[in-house]
Amino acid sequence: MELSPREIDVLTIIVEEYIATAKPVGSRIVAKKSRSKLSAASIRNTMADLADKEFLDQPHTSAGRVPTIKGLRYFLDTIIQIPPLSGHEMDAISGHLGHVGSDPSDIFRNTSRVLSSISQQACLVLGPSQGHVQWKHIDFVLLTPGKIMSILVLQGGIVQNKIIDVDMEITSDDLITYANYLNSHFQGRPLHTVREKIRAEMRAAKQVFDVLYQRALDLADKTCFAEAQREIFVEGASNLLTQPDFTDIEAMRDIFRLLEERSRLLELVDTIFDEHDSRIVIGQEKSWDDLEYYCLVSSPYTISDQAAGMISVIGPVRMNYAKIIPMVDFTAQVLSQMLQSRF
Amino acid sequence: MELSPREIDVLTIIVEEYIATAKPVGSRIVAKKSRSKLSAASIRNTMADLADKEFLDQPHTSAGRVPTIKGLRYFLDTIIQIPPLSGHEMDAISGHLGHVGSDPSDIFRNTSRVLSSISQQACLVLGPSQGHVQWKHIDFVLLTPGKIMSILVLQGGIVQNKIIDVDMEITSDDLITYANYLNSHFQGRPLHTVREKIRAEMRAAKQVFDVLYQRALDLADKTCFAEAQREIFVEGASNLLTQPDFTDIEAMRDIFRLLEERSRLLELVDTIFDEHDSRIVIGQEKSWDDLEYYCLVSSPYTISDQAAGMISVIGPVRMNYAKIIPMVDFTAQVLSQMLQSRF
DNA sequence: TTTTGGCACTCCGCCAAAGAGAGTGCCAAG
DNA sequence: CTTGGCACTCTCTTTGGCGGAGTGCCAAAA
Repeated sequence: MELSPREIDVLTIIVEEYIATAKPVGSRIVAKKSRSKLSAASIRNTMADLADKEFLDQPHTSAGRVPTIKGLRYFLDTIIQIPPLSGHEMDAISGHLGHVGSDPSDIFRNTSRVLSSISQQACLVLGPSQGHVQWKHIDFVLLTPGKIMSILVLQGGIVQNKIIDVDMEITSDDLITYANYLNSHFQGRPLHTVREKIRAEMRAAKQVFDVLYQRALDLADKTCFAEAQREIFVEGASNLLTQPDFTDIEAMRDIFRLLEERSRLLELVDTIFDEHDSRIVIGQEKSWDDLEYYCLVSSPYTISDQAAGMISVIGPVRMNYAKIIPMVDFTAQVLSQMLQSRF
Repeated sequence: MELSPREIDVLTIIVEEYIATAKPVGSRIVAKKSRSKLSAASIRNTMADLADKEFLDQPHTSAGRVPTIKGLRYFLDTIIQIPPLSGHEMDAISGHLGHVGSDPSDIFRNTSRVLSSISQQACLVLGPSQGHVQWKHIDFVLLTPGKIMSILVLQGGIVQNKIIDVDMEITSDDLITYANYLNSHFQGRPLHTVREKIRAEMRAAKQVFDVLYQRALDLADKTCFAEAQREIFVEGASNLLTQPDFTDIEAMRDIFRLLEERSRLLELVDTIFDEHDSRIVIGQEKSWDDLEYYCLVSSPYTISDQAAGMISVIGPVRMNYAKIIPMVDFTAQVLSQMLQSRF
């Protein structure tokens, strides 16, 4: 739908004012803020038009106007202008991101923490999908008879471990043989090709009745396909309690519950990650009841130029997009650079 | 300080009533609940006495009485009677604790989740101190030249990994040699004796100028003493938002911030863990400002009959102790049993 | 000496009424 | 098309009044 320049002007002011104050915006204020020297009465006409088109809403007769989700969406999609971050802000982000040990989990957790603190919202970081990261080393440890711990180290120091129950007798020496075999075959290959290869070789191994290979492949298979527990780092949830407009305790509780429930969170974030151009998602649009009045601003980060994961800021729909969007983007950028040097 | 039987009776009723309703308790109600057939007027006298002794407080003239921290403490220390859990409740706990994979982190996280959900409060579980757990296996992986990942597997499947920077050239084969040496020496020994031995041998190795051993020991040392990041699992924070008496948003924010700040949390929990008989700690008593109106109910769990870690319920001072205390105790007990079979 | 009923007093919470303030919609004049 | 004016609506805050809950104290009863 097309809007006239004047309508755009009015909508912009209302959105910005609403974001700043959380209160309905009246025609007087718009008239004052606008550089077009129109009177409040004229503005009222335009506002009425916008209300007809469902870009604005009125909490009640004789209150000011509030942008609807539709209005907000239009603002975000076609009128918002995102100013660059100040050098100071950029320094703050890259400075804090740098000072951290080299354990991958620490890096992601720290990123989440920094972004949440600088945006004053909650932040969540989706750990890297491991498909295209190189296999470095696998190792098996016999914990007790029948219980094996597998440890898979990927490039950059990502570690995955899993406890596997087996019903046959396997000795420590067997395990070393298996590990050697697997490492010599798979070292340096991206994990997704390793997966394919494992499946292919398992079929082949069945035919040649080679027990050793079969078992080794079986263990590797169980280890490699355990990606289900892809990590997700949530930080800064307490910032949400700072919002002045949290009148609705129910909504608040819903969102805290959501942030605790990793599995559902993963599901949501995955949805967003797959749809490439949905950088900003409003709860209502997706009919996610538990974050009806909340919004996610996301940006993917890369490992070796491939989108590997995502960082998101989560906060009330009424958030300062002009600040937050570039913050998220820049943080993703810095993170990608940091990861570049490690993978 | 000694209280007369009547005072104890009155205090008990006021505490229980206050816990149940969160409202100041008046003399009429106490008179009605008490089985001693005293009139409200007599109760008032006793209440005035208790107020003089600072066991009770009055929000304002002509309101009922509310127990002070001192009163609550007296109640908890000397008059509370803890009923056993019902079989139903016990089944609920042990049932949910059982259904979980065998990864140690999963077990602790799940424990935290179950207890938080059943107590309807936040719960935190301090991971096991690893000193007396057996060394199973160490392994080193060369990530990039100069960057080594060490992986230490302890009994029961506890894994610790750490990235170590070294400034000399080390090959993969060297690392295997180191690992073999270390494993043959330390396998099966409790970690704290390993630590002592490492330090002792490092001194010895210096004297004999044995470079291989020195390096191996150095790596082992860096790995073993990285216990700083002892884990802590927080779950169910959102339950705190359910409390009817959360009027003070500031306090709420404080506590959520605390729950996010692992390092400070660890510090607190450690303090409690060390003082053995402080099962119930009230924020105010320790002058922990950020949980002034909150309370921790804790119980240690054991691995091989040694106190290894602790589980705590955290909630408002006004919590149902008669239910929560046995829940925490029982959960700790079940957890200890579960761990017994794995260590 | 302890217990009790009675009574005056205090303070809170709730409700209704009143008034101020903000903002709209519409109309007629510019 | 724009503007000032005006009546109207709705919310929010203040105010005063009133009932209820509870206390503290006292004098009489046990």
